[in-house]
Amino acid sequence: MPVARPESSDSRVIAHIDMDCFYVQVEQRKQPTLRGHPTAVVQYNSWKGGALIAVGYEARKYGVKRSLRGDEAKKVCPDIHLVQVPVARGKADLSVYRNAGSEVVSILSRKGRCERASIDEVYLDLTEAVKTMLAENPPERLETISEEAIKSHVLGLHLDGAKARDCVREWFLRSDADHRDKLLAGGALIVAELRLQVLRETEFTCSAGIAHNKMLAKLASGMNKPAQQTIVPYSSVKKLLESLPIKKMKQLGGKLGTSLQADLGVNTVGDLLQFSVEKLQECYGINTGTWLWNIARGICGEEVQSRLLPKSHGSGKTFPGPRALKTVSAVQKWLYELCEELNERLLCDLEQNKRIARTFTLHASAYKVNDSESLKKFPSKSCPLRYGIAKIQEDALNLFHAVLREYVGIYHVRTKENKHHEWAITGLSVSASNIVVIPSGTHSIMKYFHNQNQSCTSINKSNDICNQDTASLSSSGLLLADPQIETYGDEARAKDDMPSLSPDGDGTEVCKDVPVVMQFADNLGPTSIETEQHGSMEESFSYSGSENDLGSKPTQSKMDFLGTGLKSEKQKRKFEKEKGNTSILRFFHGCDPCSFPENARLKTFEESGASSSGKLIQENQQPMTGPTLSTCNMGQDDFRSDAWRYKTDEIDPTVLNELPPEIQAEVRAWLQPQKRANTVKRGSSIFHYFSRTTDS
DNA sequence: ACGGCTATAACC
DNA sequence: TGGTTATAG
Repeated sequence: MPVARPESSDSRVIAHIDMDCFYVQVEQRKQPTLRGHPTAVVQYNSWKGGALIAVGYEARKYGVKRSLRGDEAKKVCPDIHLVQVPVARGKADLSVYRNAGSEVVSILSRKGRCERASIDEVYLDLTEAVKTMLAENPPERLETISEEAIKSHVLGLHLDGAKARDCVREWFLRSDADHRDKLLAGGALIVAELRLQVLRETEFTCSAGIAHNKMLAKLASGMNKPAQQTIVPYSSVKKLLESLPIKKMKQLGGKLGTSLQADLGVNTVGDLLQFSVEKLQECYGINTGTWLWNIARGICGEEVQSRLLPKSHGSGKTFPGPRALKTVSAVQKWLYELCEELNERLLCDLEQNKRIARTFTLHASAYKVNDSESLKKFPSKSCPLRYGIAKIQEDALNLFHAVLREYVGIYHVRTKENKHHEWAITGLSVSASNIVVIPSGTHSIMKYFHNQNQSCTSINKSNDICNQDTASLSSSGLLLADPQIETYGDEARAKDDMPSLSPDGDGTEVCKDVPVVMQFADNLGPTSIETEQHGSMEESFSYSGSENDLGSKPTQSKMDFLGTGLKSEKQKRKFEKEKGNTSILRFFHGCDPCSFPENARLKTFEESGASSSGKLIQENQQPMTGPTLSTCNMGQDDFRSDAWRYKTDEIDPTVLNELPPEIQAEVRAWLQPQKRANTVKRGSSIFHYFSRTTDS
């Protein structure tokens, strides 16, 4: 839900940069013969030619649109080249596009605060850069304005055909211009330069909007595509919004926009002006109401967040209609595939950005056979994220069983013989969130990872820049017998998932053959939470429904979450036999520092005199001003170490004793100032939030 | 019961 | 905190 934020009185310079049909450009760079030809990116070519997810501009001329099927696109545009999205583990793998997006971000973040808004969009706050530039070089003194900047579209500037360029040049150079216009002109110069750098270094074109806030910048970036930029002077805002269809506004493309139309008869942003703020608040709550009143006037105080990295990672797949999963073993198989992808992305994030994710979530959707109305969403379930592929997979399966039992408990569905007779699973996804940066002081932990021979397999598969040599080794290890991969019979499950309040069920065995730091890594997450928290944890896993075939087993042992605990020798053997040290090995497998595309790319950047994206990310996002924790800015969390401090309370002190002495010292130092949890949350401090009562 | 997959934010 | 819902590309 949109939230109103005050807009500071000082004018800002905000740019929104949007890559042009990004996936298509990525494919065209990979395969340059496609350049200039009508091209679209398609996924799942099997059914009616697959679904288009990106369409190049040459193809758009023929009327090819997203959400056509591949076959239909061929009909309207017989010459179209349909490129398939890469597939890994039986599902679409977007890593190439994500990585290409990172390339762009690493360039765009060179000037000003940078927020990665999506895989192919970025916001920049250029206010400071522009002020500096204007101080040194007032535009009216500029002899030349770059070609690219001259090509800018300036809203509200009346152009007389052939003299358009002169008009724009004059607009840039006017010495009597409104101060705000000078700011935007400066911003446009910088953005034009950045866009050229992006083109030079990545071969990608993009479009941009330059305005005084995010909303207007976003609006403008889409107005002249591809490869152009649009400026929104303050004086043009009123007219621009007046006739703009309400649904074109970000956040109003969905139900809220529909409600505005249906309930208030608002069709353009201008129509909103007639409503008092009280009326809008009455209809949509204080936050949304205020926000609506503001955007009608082109006011949007939303800050550009300094964030170059995603706040969560997810991997999911749908199984529509006849492809719905009917057996637990099918679910398990897919769950494991999804977990593998997630695991790889987590390891890459750890390696590249020194970040760990703390929450693991499973989403499943399903339908009840013979009952199309039985709604399809299972409740999602989360648990602390434990690093290590086997653990992630185990947790995913446990969460699935927990969710199934809950749901099944409600609906009294019999599930036996490995089949949900009445249910079919139509969607599965796993995600990792709650990501925090490991403080710089503990980075030496990372060197333990470097000592292992690893590779980042999915990226190796999907990214041609990658070093292929390191990939094979680990993937063979990965695929070796996993005790969990076999179909679950009821007995097997009963055994594996036995409620293990005794040490018997402990899955977090200490494994002596493995560098002890691994145990630390395994326990870094909320795995090792304080005892009193187990109550709720346990509760969230426990099954309170009536008897059924699955009901006999709570899915997760209490001891699992203790991180360390008492283990019998028998237990250790059982663990080593069943899991081998697969979870540990797998943890190490799949992350070769040399094989990351970031690093591969890094070389080219360094050759061209630029710094690596990795470094940029570190510098811009987490300026580590010293070894002490108090100065550690947690990057995506502008509130410094608040969130961090709060969460590190959860680390099990007993884990510390098992670490190498120097690491212990580091971690203790890191933990020291964390005692006081600051619970003030972002966003709640400025405005008082109401619960919104709305009819939509 | 075919628009798939991914991501963010707000709210309870 | 966990889980839901809305939104967007």
